[in-house]
Amino acid sequence: MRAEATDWSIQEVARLAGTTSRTLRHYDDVGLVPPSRIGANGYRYYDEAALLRLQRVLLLRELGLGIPAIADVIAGQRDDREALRRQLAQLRQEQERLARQIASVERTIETLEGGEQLMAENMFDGFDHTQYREEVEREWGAEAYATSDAWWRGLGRDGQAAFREQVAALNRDWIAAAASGIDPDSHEAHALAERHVEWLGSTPGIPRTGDAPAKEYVLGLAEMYVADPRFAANYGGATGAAFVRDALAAYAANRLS
Amino acid sequence: MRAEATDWSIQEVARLAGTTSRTLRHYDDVGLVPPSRIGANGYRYYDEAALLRLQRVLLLRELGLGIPAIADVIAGQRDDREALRRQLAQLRQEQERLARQIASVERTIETLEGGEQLMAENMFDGFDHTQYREEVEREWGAEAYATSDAWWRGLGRDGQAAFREQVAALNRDWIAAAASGIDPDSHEAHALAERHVEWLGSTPGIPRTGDAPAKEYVLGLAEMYVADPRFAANYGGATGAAFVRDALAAYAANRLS
DNA sequence: GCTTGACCTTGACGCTGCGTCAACTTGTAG
DNA sequence: CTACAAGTTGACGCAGCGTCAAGGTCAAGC
Repeated sequence: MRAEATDWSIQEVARLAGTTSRTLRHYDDVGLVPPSRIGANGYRYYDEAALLRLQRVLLLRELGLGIPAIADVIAGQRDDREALRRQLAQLRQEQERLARQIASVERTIETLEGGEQLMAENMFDGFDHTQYREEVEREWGAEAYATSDAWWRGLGRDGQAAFREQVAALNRDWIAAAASGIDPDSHEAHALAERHVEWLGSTPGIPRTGDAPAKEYVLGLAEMYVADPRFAANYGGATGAAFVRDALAAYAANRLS
Repeated sequence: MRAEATDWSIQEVARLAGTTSRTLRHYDDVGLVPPSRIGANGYRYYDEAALLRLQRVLLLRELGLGIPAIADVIAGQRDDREALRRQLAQLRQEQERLARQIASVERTIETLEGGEQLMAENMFDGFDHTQYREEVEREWGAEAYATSDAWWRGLGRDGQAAFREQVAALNRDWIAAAASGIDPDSHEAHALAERHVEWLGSTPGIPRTGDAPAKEYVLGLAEMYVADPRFAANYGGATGAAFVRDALAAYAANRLS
């Protein structure tokens, strides 16, 4: 462990954080926690900002969120302190859930010792730990939100099908535009980006500046499209995704704040 | 929800326990939580004893144990109350870990607000939640124990290779015996079962009666050999595993307590 | 300089515990 | 009978890494 370190090697971070270098490389590969620099030797080094981001990722991971959802959540949380305060609240809820679970086990023990009958209704209190994942996803992130919440159900079958078709059409148009060789700064690309941002803005729960999706949110999401092959697949692969990212970046620079 | 129910359908249990019928069917398939009865309609029904077992399984699952390890742990814990007390202790440790994690996040927030430098060494306190899995596995279960603990490391490379060869030879002999069509109650099967039980007894940490492995532990393990295809594969498949189970059961009936 | 062991990289296969889906049966109410 | 809810079995597929192979870098010791 280096005294006065301003950054840390992958193994140092893995040890500090109770995780593995494999996990960290994976998180880099998918763009979730990039190292702050790559040394001349090709090694990854992580600075404080990277550690802070990792802390937040590990917390959300522990809540059961998948990687795309975490990316979405983090893209939507612009202020570190505010984000951590929100996560603190969730940890406190988790603490309560655990306390309830402990109480359940205590009751089971007492019931067994008294030779009484178990009460099925309350022997699993505190056992459901998926609620926080769903809650976090619901609160942040257009894409997760669109598929998991009352708003989605409220669309009804026809509305859902229309939404899906809107997304599919947008994706097809992005793929075609990327294949046509136009510039990400062109008028056509601009129009597609506008459609994309409008689509994002049509779902509740995403960060906004005024009526429009927040610039940083859009930019962060665009980066994820490239870094995670699952997103990139929507746009025909890495090249297409890079085109979408560049077009969105150009659009955001001019039209979002 | 049926009043005065003495058993519950799969969906009722899934809802009570905050899990899914898929999970419950899976646990049945691998022999971890069998239903207490199958109705004339082919439906699974679970009584109190099954719910109690499920409670314990879900707790261990939440600690991060895999299914084979959980089976091993549960096979080794003969007294429900004692087992739950042990699990209560682990939940309390988890509670402490969570409190430490919360303190870490609080420190991070304070540090960011004070504009100070983050201390890498303690910003991840409480983040490592694998320790309980390893501890539980270490404490119970011959098979997990044999591969993950100081005892295993203490064998040295040669000792480990010999142990592995002993297991492989035993498995080969079981497969051959099953294929030869001998009776699980025969003298030959008896000798193999004796070798198997001696092998189990040669590893530390398994439940014992006197010097010998405890009967219930052996019987429980034998059932798992059949129920989980991963175990069964050691014995040439389901038929071979059933033979091993029957031979162990016959041996245990006569020679273990 | 060479050796050795720790640490790092990329690439890639594989695993576990279900999620999801299809096809079908059972139960119940209208 | 119909429709819907609840259940079955069978089977494919997935996410997030774990593991391994092959190779390079670093640093200490001889």
